[in-house]
Amino acid sequence: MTKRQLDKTYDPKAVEDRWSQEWLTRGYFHTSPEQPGQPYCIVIPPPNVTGSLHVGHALNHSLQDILIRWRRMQGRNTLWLPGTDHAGIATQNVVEKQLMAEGLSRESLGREQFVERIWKWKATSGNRIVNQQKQLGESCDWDRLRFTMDESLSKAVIEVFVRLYEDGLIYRGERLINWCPRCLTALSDIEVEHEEVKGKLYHLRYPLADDPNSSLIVATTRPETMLGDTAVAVHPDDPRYRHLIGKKVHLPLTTREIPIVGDSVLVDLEFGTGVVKITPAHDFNDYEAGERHKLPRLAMLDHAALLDAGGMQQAAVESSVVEMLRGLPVSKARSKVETLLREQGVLEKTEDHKMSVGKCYRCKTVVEPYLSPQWFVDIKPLAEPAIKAVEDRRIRIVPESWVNNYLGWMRDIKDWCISRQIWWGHQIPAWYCLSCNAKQIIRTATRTTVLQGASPIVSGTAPTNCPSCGGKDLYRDPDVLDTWFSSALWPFTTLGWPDQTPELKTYYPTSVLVTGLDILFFWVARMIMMGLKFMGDVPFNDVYIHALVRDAEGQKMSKSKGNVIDPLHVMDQFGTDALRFTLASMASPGRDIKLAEERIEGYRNFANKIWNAARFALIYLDGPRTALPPAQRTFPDRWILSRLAHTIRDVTAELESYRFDRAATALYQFIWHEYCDWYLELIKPVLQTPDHSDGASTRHSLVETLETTMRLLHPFMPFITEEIWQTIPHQGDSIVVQNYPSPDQAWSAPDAEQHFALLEQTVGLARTGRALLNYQHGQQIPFHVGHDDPNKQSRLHELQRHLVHLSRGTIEVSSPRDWPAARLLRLVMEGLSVGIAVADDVDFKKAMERLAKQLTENDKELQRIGGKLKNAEFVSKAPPDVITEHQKRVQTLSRDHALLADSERQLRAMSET
RNA sequence: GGGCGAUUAGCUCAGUGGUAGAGCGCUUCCUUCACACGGAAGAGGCCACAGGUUCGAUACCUGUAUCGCCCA
Repeated sequence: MTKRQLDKTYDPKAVEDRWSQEWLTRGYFHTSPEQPGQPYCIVIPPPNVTGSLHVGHALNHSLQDILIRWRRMQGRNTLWLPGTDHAGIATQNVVEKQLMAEGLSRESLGREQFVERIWKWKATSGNRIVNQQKQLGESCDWDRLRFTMDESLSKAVIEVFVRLYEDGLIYRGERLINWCPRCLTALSDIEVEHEEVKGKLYHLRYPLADDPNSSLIVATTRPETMLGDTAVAVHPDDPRYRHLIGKKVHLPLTTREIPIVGDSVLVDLEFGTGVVKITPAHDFNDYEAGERHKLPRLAMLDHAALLDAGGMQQAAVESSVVEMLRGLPVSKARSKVETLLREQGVLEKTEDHKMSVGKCYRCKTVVEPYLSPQWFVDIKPLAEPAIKAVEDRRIRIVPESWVNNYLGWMRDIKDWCISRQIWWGHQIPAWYCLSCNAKQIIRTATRTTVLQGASPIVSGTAPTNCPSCGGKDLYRDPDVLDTWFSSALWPFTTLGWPDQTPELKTYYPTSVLVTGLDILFFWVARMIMMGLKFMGDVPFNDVYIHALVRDAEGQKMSKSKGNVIDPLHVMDQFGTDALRFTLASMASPGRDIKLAEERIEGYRNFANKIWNAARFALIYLDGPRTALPPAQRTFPDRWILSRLAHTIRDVTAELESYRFDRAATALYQFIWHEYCDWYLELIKPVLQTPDHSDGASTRHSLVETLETTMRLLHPFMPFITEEIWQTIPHQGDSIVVQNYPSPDQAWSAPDAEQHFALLEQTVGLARTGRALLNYQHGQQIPFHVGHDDPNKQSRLHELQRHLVHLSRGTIEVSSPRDWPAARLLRLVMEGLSVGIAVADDVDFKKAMERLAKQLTENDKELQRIGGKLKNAEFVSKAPPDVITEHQKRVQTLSRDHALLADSERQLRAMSET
């Protein structure tokens, strides 16, 4: 054996790069369907290709890596499939910004060159996050790295689109959609973030058309859209207004008259004035109301959310008003319209009002409901099986509390707008024959608009001529698909679909999906729908939803707030293992993680503790090692093996139920407070005595437990465990591919655990006594120990050697009745007495206080328990074992009381002499 | 407005129908031979509030308050 001396302090930097490269070189993370073992597969939630590793990724990836390394060690055929997504809008924005800096624009480059430019960008910068992931130690099968725009994945996207279209589940139509006037694209409903802002409620007076002296007051938060009103609505049951239904009002600032309709859905009797305006082209509720009452839609805004002269003219807005408003953005138009209305006496009053505005989730620009032709997925038929899969528990959502959230959303799901007016992404495989659709396609120098009625040719390959007229002049739909459309296919396209690959057969359905709550709807729900539709089976058996990481104050981390914890910086400062362990230990279900650097520092210290335990082992490992059967080993060895077996069971069970926090706690507790605090201390006398008769066996146990513990911990702290494992005696090339420990029945030793409990209690009392009497640390002190229970009394005899060592004193085991009455402090707990000799010059005020306090607590508890036992109802109704236990406690407490009182009397007598 | 979650030690959080727990922080002592990124001993809690169920509630139920999240 080559002995290596370790440094006194663990230096992660010296270890991590070396091992992460070594693991990759040796190909440990690569697997294939031919490998033995039950498949275990996780597909990574693909980070944006523009991204860099943030602490949310670090959490998400650490948890997955724990599962993956654990299952790999368990002998499963384990595949963690990595990749990135093309993040259409975000990536396009990044490259456009670069172009802007060069004085270019995507329009000046043209579509083809722009897309080429993005690919170039991806080639140079797109791997950043992947490299950072490797730094985190992620054991992905990097040979299988996928990108949503890869040729094979793109092929799959087209196939899915065509099939959904042919099944009648994709359609094109003009609807009111969410439009980002900065990104100049449609967004789906869930890509809009709602934010509450302070606004105003404007009360506007609309005169009745046939009776200009009477009027209706409508309440609105968006006066600038009133130009596009096509009706006003009242509640059909409202006695104030119901007689007006069917009449008309004159719409101020225009020459139009619009009807008064009765609508019980739109109108809330209690809200505002009970009259609302209907602007179908600018509000989702109004759009639906417009459908109900067959109202025209008049759009006032253009695609940049500027007041549109054409639209206003069409809406018969007075021409002077058109001139004043044309080209204004919404915010400016609002105050302008407010002024105009005020001048004309239309504005009754304004009041403060809280309202919610929608913002683009990519650029935070206020989105506008915008009328435009888009592609949609008819989602209900896809949602139904996806609801059932969760109801039937074919998919298990952990924690279960999110199930209702999922079901609620799925049952109320709206059609999914999948077309985006950008260039980076999967272009929709639809073409229009220019001669058949001459009226529906409007081409200007800068824009081509395909109107709603156009008939598309949807095809997996570019058609050469029009199937109806044979014309060759075809125009491809310029829109691309929502990025989430392609990520919805991720669990099967990454495995080779639509080809029936061995990978697909082996690893689908995947085992678990690990993700944050924020993309439950964006991604998880859609993967379930698409998986069921195209694979005929769920994409994963479990969904584990973890928390969001916030800062120490519970605030969301954001660059603008400056409260971002950079995982790479933290890894550099405290070590990757410390970060990983911190995140795992804080991953309690259903609670957000408030991350402070002190926590990470604490686990850095933990790593150092482990390191030093290994140093300790190496220092004392010289000499022969003999493997005895567990039952023949020394008490400390039997005890630690028993505890280790316990810990193995706990950690495994917690991992099985995704309780990373409890698994981490169990490891921490065992390693620090059992292994280091007690076991290593207990075996020191043997190790430090040359040729001790227990030496060979103890050294074996030391290595065996340390090596096993390293394997047990490895999924959480891969680097330090590999480094230590390589240093201590071991078999095999790397800890990565060793077996995960499984509990050994022969290690279980309840008697040793009981024995230890008595030892711990006795040593605790002895040390407390030392501290109370201010004995110097190294000073040898005479102790008496004794126990009420004869059985335990004899155990104390067996423990004497260890008591001497850990209490640093002489130990006389005898009955407390036989102890000297004078100059002795007696501490008592649950039948156990420890007597400590009191030197002449000792100030025992502290000891007196301690005894008094303990007496008070003892008596309080005695009264509480005794009181319960005197309660007839308790005695008749409580289960017998609880009553017996209470009685036993009363006995113990009474005896303790007597001994403590005795001790206090003696001490007081001493203080008086 | 609807739904969900939280409220336990100074802070961050576990937890259980029958002695209230951890980590960090704090106090005192200790450079002893793995570790001062350490060791030993301590202090610190009407388990948010009010009802109810129960022999017994921090835990189960109902309501209230405060905070947070999601949806509209």
